[in-house]
Amino acid sequence: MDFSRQLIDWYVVNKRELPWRDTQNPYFIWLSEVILQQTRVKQGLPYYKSFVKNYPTVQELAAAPQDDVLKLWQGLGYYSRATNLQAAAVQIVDNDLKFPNTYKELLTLKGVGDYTAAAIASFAFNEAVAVVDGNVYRVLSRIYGIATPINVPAGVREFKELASKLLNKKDPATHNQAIMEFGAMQCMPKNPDCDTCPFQKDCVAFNEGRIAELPVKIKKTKVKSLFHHYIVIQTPSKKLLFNQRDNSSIWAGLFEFPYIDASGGLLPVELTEHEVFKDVVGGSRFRESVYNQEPIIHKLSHRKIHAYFWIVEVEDEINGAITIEEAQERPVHVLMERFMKDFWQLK
DNA sequence: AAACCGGGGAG
DNA sequence: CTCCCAGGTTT
Repeated sequence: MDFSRQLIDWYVVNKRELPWRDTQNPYFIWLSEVILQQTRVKQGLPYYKSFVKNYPTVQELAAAPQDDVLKLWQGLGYYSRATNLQAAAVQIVDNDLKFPNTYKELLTLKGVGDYTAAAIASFAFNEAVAVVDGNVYRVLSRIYGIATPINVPAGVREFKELASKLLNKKDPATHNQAIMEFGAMQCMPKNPDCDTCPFQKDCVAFNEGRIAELPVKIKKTKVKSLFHHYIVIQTPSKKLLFNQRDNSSIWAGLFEFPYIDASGGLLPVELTEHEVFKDVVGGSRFRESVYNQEPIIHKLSHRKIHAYFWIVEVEDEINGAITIEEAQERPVHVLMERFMKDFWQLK
């Protein structure tokens, strides 16, 4: 069968209109690809528009403070994408504003790996290199009946080779768009639309009743529980303390209240005797109360965070404390965003 | 090779 | 509840 021909025929009829498909500007394409890493189109679209509006050129992104970029990224997750994006923009501007225009050169940009380099190279520069993302794994594993796990090096290699062999070298851009769109719109993970599928006759998985088994993925995510006791300082002038997380853990670079990491619940007496608490409050007299008796559960793909917020009114002003308005301008993770909105009735 | 890194939505 | 999303980097 002429795989690419059938694929593109399907695509021209069924494709969605998306803003990054109206351009060959490598900067816009790069932006969209990074935003869409492990992110659905529906979730990423408003962020794409916001970034294009705030940073219309790579120079403007390069010149932006990291905190501003993180603030625009707030709520999207995988925050290293934002810091890498900004760092890569600096790379490009420093390289005399020459946007890398080959697969190999694109790989040198921070945050650009195999998939993203292939996407930019083909979409913006028509280079014949195949993209292999979650959609491609699914489509190829089903049509060709390949049961090699997609998340082991041997599987990555096998699917990359097959995708390269099938690639339409005359029009790699349309081919790559088409296979991903096909995976997203027709050959979905659950309940794919096999009834109207143009590959039904040739699809090994369909003919052997193995649609639900493919692709094969080895699961290895184990969720770890964490217990965060946040200290919400309220000084006499209504200021609070905000810390910026270091870049060696989750939520790198985002701001939050100081917190105590303790397993299980924490009694008030245990809280106020804790080293971190004494350090935060200093020598001031204080009055503390817990905001939520039951933990607020915040789930990440690999973490389950049990969060408690302790409201601590201190009698003395504290050095480095900021206003609520200033806090709102800083990038925060969704757990913080939700608390702040609720507690201060914001927006 | 395995662990780490978010948040949302579908089923 | 589980799974997965236009993946990449670090260990």
